[in-house]
Amino acid sequence: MIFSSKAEYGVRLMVELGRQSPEHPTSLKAVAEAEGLPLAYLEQVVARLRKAGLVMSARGAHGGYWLARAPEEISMDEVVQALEGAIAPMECFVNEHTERVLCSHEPDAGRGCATKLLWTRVQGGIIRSLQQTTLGDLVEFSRRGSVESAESTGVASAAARRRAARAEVPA
Amino acid sequence: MIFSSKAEYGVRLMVELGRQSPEHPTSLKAVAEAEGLPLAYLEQVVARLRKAGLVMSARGAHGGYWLARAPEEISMDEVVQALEGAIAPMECFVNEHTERVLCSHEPDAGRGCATKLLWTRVQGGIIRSLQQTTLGDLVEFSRRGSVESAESTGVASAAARRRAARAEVPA
DNA sequence: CGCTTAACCGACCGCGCTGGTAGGATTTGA
DNA sequence: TCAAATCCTACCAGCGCGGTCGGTTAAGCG
Repeated sequence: MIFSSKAEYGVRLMVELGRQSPEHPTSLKAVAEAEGLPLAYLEQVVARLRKAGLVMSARGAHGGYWLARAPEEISMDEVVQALEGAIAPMECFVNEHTERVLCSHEPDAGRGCATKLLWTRVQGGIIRSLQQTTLGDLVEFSRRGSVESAESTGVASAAARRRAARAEVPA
Repeated sequence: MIFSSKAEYGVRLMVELGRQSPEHPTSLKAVAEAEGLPLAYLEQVVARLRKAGLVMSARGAHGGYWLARAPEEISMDEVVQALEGAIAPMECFVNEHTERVLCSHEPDAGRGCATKLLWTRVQGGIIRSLQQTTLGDLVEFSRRGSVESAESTGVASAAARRRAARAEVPA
């Protein structure tokens, strides 16, 4: 499996927050009941989103969580990255020093490792897909609930294309 | 991490076989020494490739393995699928009965789950990247060893595009 | 002031998968 | 008959995943 349930739960939580007006915070308990997820585990999940600056929180009675930005301005690659860590197809692609993602295979006496070419393309495919989808897309999808197969093949919204154009895909 | 070391080892092995002429089989021992991989573990890896019909084998002295097809006719999504199993972004996407890949989330009283839209796009991105790369691309890359950054951003060969056009991306 | 709500924090834990190793059985060429 | 190789099964340690538990702090309310 590519993504763990952390990503699933975290995305569902973000969609749930996106469906609420940001006027009053939403408690985790409400989200847990709405989605049928374990509350204690959701706490760990939402902590990652908070540390990444994607949601904000208020403690105490009537506290809860809300989105730090408008759903249309949150691209899903930020969300997934916060939940899963760096998106890398292979162990050797992770370089925690620079946050940049590159292959650290042994140079192997001149010949670059051929697998790098493949993993780089795969990584590009994943990151592009994530960048071209915004939380707004998912919220809208969950509102209308229509499963248009034309939509699900990867056609992105105008706002998503704007975001994707700005963001660079690491080579 | 998205792919395990099985995929890494298996792809390296396939590239190694692609570099040899298919006249005489290559022993696993030779591959293990060339790539610095544990022989006993490679046996398990190559068994998956053999069962998938991607490589053929001959037992006994001077036996070994060779590609079942020309490298240009082997798309990497076949290889990775044989090594890693079905490429699915999330647990609920795997349906071992039909081999088809779909979301089996509970229908949830009319509203389709919004995460499906996201995971479907991601899966499409991955599978497209894998389909558009052939083993021939990797073999050629390993021969010249040049790390052209223009090449590594996802430009596919003509043969790869032909393959990708034929294959369907599961919705 | 105290009660309740709810975010926050850290420790713990069973399970399954990953990444192997070990040992042998079988087939083939010399 | 021996060596080289594939083939097969069982086994194992480590670790990440998917949680649980208990407690602390902060804020609103009567």
